[in-house]
Amino acid sequence: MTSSSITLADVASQAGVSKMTVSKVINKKPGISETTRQRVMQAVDELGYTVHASARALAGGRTHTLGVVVSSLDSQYFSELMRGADMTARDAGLELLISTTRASHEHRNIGRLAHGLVDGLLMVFPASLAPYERSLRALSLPVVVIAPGTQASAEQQHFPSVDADHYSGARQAMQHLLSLGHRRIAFIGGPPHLTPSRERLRGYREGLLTASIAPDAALQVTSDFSQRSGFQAARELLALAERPTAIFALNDVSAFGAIEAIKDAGLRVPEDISVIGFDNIPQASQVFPALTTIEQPLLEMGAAGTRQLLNLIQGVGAVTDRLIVPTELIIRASTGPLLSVDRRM
Amino acid sequence: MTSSSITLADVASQAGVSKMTVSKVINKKPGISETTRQRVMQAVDELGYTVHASARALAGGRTHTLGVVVSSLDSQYFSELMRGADMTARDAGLELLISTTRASHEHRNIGRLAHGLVDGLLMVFPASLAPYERSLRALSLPVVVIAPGTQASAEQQHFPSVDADHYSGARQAMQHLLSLGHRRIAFIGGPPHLTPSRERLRGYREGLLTASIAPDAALQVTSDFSQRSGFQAARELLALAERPTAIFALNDVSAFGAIEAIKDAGLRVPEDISVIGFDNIPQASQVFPALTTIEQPLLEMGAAGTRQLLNLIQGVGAVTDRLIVPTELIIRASTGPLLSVDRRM
DNA sequence: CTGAAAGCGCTTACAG
DNA sequence: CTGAAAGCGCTTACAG
Repeated sequence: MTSSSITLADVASQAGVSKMTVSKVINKKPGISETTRQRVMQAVDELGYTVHASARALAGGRTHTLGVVVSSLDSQYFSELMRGADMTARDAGLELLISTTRASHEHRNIGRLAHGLVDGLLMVFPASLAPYERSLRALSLPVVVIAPGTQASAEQQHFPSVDADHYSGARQAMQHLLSLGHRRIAFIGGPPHLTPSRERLRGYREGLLTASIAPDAALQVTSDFSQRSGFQAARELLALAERPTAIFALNDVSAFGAIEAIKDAGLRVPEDISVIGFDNIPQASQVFPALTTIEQPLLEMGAAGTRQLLNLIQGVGAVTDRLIVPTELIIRASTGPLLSVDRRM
Repeated sequence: MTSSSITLADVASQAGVSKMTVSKVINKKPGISETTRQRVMQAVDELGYTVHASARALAGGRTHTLGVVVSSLDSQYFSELMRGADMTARDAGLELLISTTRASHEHRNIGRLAHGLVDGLLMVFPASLAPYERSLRALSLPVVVIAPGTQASAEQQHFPSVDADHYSGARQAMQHLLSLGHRRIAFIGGPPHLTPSRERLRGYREGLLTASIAPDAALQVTSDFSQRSGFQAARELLALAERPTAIFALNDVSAFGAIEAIKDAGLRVPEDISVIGFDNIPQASQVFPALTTIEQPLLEMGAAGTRQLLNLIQGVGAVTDRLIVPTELIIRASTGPLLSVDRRM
């Protein structure tokens, strides 16, 4: 109930000026004398005035707000991504509003939560954009997709997107293991319909190729990103007649599972088997041994996506169709040089 | 840019009725013939109309939206809490909008992001409400506090609050350990200025008292909720001449650290030392051994807080000043019966 | 540098 | 059961 709230008119009469003048001061528009400005600001402070967001949006045609639509708040990555988005939005003087869409709300009308509320939309981690296609189009709102689950989800709709360089990141991981002398390198992969899985697998394969190593199908196992499935996958690898000396897990969480399985088998990380992950979630530095991994540039992705959206809204500045942000190799304690066979025994 | 959007007037002319009639249909108001209703709905569908949130809010005096202000998106608990809030809000036909306030924005004017945008505010996990005091008062918006960091932060402001029963939860944990035969029980505590720390400590102490066990200061160590500090704290306990047979850690994360330290020392959980946590974060069931813990009723807290807020807004139904939601003991594999000394050696 | 008027897209009493 | 008018609290051209 904001019925009893202070309005522009109250501030105007208290300061002895017109509503227009107050509006100009509030919005930092030029053409106001310093004396007037200070008188208005004092009235604003005294009355504790804040602008009525809906009235401003309706009159001005802009909401000064960016919407973030996220499928789930569970994601470990969400908060870091939002830090980048938030910083960028605030620098531009916009607020950020987060809303969730659950699986149960497929085909949900995005308009219901966006129309008249936000100037643009950041779609974060959408497995697929299809359920929102119609309402997104009807809204004719600027949209940027961050970390699309499938390439098609962004490309088919011709929405600009921002993503991590999954492929090059995987190449960095392979390069690291190869430079440590490993040649029998296993890969714990993920669901093939998702872009991150596919691109990281591609990096693994091409990494082997550059080192002239023939891919061994037995060294390629699949997980669902979970710790449990990483554990299972590593178990399979350890049961091999000729087991790998290094494991590249497509994400940190499954790498944790792999390390657990290795320890369970009475082996040591990295002396017996090196393990590298992907993502660099906060936990990666806290486990024992601390996990070597590829860092996803989440803060940068959030910032870049927001910058693109701002450009789209203002109609100025470049907007890249598919912006790919580079990853970084973080060397910790879970990877080490290949030791000779006799020392490993 | 919603300038080219479809408005009520467009729908009205397409359906051949007045704007008022369309409004009534959209808002499911009574007193509309079925024929008219269907004609309007068809026009809505054809045009892909969605109501302009700001216009509706300005005209109607209600935004049909609840705001959630959260200090950080990092928290493991946030997503479960939001599930409860979201379900309740949607059942009542309201949207939920999340916004973050960072430490760097102390004394931030909540009005800037709430005035004219939401009908009420859910303050989640505030360490202290003090920085928002003034703007919260100026807004005269209904506010409910969920899981206040300090009791004063909610009580001094006379905002209704919802919290888990930290004290009784701790008593449940102690009762469990005592029933397993443990008497030398250690406590890994937290910062004393926070309500959860204080209340859980109180539960530990009174749990000992009921079993006529004299508290031993050496068995009470302090952490900062982190895994690392749980690790350190457990190390201290293991170095004791007479070490504990069970450890009650005030949160799951520090319990993980404790288990790590116990394994590191060549001991087993629970054969040598039982460990119980608090919170029941998702990871608790995935670690080895799976963690026995006290579950915080997060979903219920989110739902209850939202229900209170709705009552406050509508001015109907009871609003409890301090609503305390019960916890639950989750028995898993990290606790076991006290074994006789000779078997433990 | 300052202000009076129009209008953003709805909902709310009120009439018929 | 249906509708014409007023107004929510702002901002935007436009005038002076």
